[in-house]
Amino acid sequence: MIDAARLHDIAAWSRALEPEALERVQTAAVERRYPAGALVCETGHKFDHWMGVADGLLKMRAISREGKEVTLSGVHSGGWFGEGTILKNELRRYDIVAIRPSSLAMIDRTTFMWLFENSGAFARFLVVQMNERLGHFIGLLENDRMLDATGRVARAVAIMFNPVLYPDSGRHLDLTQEELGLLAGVSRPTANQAIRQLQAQGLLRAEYGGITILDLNGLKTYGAE
DNA sequence: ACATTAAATTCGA
DNA sequence: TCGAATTTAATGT
Repeated sequence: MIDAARLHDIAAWSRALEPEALERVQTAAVERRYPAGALVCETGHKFDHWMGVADGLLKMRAISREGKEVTLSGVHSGGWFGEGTILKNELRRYDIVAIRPSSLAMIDRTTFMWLFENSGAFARFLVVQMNERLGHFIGLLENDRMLDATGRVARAVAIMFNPVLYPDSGRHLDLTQEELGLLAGVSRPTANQAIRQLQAQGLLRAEYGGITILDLNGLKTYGAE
């Protein structure tokens, strides 16, 4: 159970819900903390919850057969994920790992499905979110082919501040250059150079253990045209 | 890969 | 409980 005020803070989508739907969400939702490095859910396991990051930062990662680790995507405060797995009722395809101490809200599958089928507001939210993700994945393909390392880092940062996927996120992100490199698919030194270059162009500010976004649109369109 | 710097932790008062 | 010393983590080249 999560009270109304808390839910309002951590789940922007809940603000549009009908009263009955909102009440179900409040009753069903639970919040849990994870320490840095914790494995929130593991590939191949069944984990029947839709999850939102109340606070902190997670990453999705896959591990190849040879044991090589690939970071696929980062999720930070305000982001909700896992709907794909729930809708298809399948096993998790990726690990979810806490990059730093995080607090997660969870909604069980039954409640999720009820919302999907009975709340117009919720269904609309899902369509918008999934469409946003689709655009983001298409952008990633473009990324690999057309952007240099700096462009990839810029894109990785911009994705983390997508206002649809991460509403109410501030301008600041606690993320080391090493993690950013993993996220962007470049080495740590390359990420470092990219960050300095982006900083020199006034798009963001580098800090110890984090970055602050100064020009989101500039990051999003970096390297385009 | 190495040097530098920031932060976190330990330890002694 | 404070601050200096040490260790660890992140950054810069």
